[in-house]
Amino acid sequence: MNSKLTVKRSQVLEGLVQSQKALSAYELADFCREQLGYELLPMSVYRILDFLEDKELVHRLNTSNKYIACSHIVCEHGHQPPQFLICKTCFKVEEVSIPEKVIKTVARATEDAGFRLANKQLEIECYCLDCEQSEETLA
Amino acid sequence: MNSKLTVKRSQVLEGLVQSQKALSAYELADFCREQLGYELLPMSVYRILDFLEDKELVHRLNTSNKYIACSHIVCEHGHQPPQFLICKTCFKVEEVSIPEKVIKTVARATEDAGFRLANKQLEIECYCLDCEQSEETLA
DNA sequence: TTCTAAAATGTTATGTTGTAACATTAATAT
DNA sequence: ATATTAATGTTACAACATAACATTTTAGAA
Repeated sequence: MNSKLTVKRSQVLEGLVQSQKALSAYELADFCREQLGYELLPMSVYRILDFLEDKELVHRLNTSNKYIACSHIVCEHGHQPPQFLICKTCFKVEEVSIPEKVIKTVARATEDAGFRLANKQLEIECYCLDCEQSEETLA
Repeated sequence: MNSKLTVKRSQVLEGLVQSQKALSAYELADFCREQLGYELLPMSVYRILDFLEDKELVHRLNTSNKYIACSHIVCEHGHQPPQFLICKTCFKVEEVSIPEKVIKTVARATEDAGFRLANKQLEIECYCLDCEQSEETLA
């Protein structure tokens, strides 16, 4: 009934943390095998990611179908819905907390359109500082 | 050099408009065949959707990998980046224009985190009025 | 008109992603 | 010890997406 953080599950989580970025299930399976020597089939990775997501140890990015380790695994913040800034060029992902006031504003605009916000997890396409610079040198 | 809205491309666009909702490329191929009698292979549909997207006649929803006809095909609005409210339950999609002021607020919060907003196309998970009601009757 | 180049579409094959279904092993409680 | 549930292994397959090349159509130039 109360499920546990088993060895396999720890390995998957460790892989995701080590990778330092958002990975698809297949990419994560590869990373675990190649970098950490953990043999994991994609099927298992999917199942384990579901578990880790449920425990809020990882987040799933809807826009890219990738997973990223929660940046608050260690600290003891009560868990707020995260927002993600995703670099369009290098896919670096930053988990941030956009001020509640901003979210409220979005929620209100949503209600004005006859809907109700279901999820405060926003995923926002951005350029990070590094990539913005290389963009500019191109132009 | 300047590409045209051919018969096939019109058929795909027509299918998407008629369907009244967001469809994947495969779903759209099925819809065109079953409802309109247009024979279209998925490969062609993908290519044509790329074209239509480029011309801003359809939008691609990143969160679901589906396509939806632009709601401004007919009117002559200058084209602003759209925002989408997507019902989590029935997948109804509403293309809205969230007030520029709200977007600006999000953009500013993004910059505070050291990123720059790349895309004003937001996809927001919601409940529409109908589905919200049925949710409530469940609880 | 005829020829040529580019654009559009057809066709086949294959790679990628995600899940269903069932077997096996490990853990837990009675 | 054994029945029950949880976790993982295994295989197969469905769904999604694109690569590569062939053919047809279109548009312009000679």
